[in-house]
Amino acid sequence: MPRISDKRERLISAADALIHRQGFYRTTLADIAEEAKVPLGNVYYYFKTKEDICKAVVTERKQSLSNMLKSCCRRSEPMDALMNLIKVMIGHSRELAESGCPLGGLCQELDEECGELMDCADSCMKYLVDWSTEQFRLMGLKQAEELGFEFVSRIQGVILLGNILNDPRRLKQQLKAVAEWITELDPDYREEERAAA
Amino acid sequence: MPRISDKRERLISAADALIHRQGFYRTTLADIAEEAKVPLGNVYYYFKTKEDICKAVVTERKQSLSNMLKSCCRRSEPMDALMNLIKVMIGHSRELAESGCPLGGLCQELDEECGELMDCADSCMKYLVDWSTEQFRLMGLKQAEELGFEFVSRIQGVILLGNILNDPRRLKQQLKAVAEWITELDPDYREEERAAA
DNA sequence: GTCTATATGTTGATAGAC
DNA sequence: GTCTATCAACATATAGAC
Repeated sequence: MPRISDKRERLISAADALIHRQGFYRTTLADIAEEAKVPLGNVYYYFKTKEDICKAVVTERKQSLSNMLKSCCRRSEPMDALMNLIKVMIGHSRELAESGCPLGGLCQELDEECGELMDCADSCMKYLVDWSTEQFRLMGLKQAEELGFEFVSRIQGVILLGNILNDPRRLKQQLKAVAEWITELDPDYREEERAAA
Repeated sequence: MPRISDKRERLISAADALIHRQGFYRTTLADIAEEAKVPLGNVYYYFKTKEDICKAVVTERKQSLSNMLKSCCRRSEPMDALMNLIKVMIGHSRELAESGCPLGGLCQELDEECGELMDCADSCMKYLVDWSTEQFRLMGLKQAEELGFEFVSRIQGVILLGNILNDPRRLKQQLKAVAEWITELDPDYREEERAAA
């Protein structure tokens, strides 16, 4: 019996996966407990309510998103940062087509009546939009706010439709089209790429 | 007491609104019955299961979508048909920002385990994609399939993000940006518009 | 066709032994 | 900290009077 149990992490991890695959409301505590191999009653030692588990999941996703975005920025020009993000998503195109965007899906499921939890999830999406906007701003583009919104909305739309139509190939192809669109925003980009090669 | 009751229609209408606002799983039969002012037990005279109500809602939405698309096409060139569709959405930007897309939201909520119901909902989205693709094809554009997917995914993304960020103004502005994008696909379009004016 | 009452099953949450 | 047993609330669905 380990002094420091990993049950809490297992529960969050299980909830994360299940909420992604089935959504928050369809996922029961029994589902989570079973997936995490933790007895149902024991769940309440770690989390006061089901909502609390979800909040922990969102917190972890926000951290994970933050790490990903920082990693995209590292040693990269703003446009390349955006491209890096798309590359990451292309790498996950199969899961995205399978279960949609973990962030977008959850945000849509939650509404005002979910209170704090919705704010928590929505703030992740805002974070992504703000980050994207900042990249466009750093690129010196006018209307960076519009572009940031457009960038994220295009990605979200592609994932949503790729999921609904269950078409990872098209999802991937359309993510590339978004990347292509970005390069066209900076006329010099292609020449720079060629020069660097 | 009317010989032909409108209870069935009231139930579908109530379910339609509630599913749009709250989603399918969060909406209970009691909610629907109350909104439709029909006693709970009586619901089962009209629908065998909750799933059946949702199927009726989807069927109605599909019919409504079909009417809308036909109306967009009537007396219009393919590009104008696409523009008409966007105009309709712009007219609904407030509700779309409030509760998201009735079609996209439901499709995302349902997955393989929902069986027939998911197929039903997804077929609506496919229908929209196919219609859009057909417009691009009629415009004589290469890669009409890619464009059809891109068109719908952009609209879905804009609605999703407009809903999450609760920003009807930006939603409207971004729908216009999609319209702008379409016009740029046909270099002659603007001149034609000007000539027609 | 309509409605009340209720069966049946599931879910989130708790109590309390260990 | 852990786990079993169970509660209370709610949801879908049914039975049966009218």
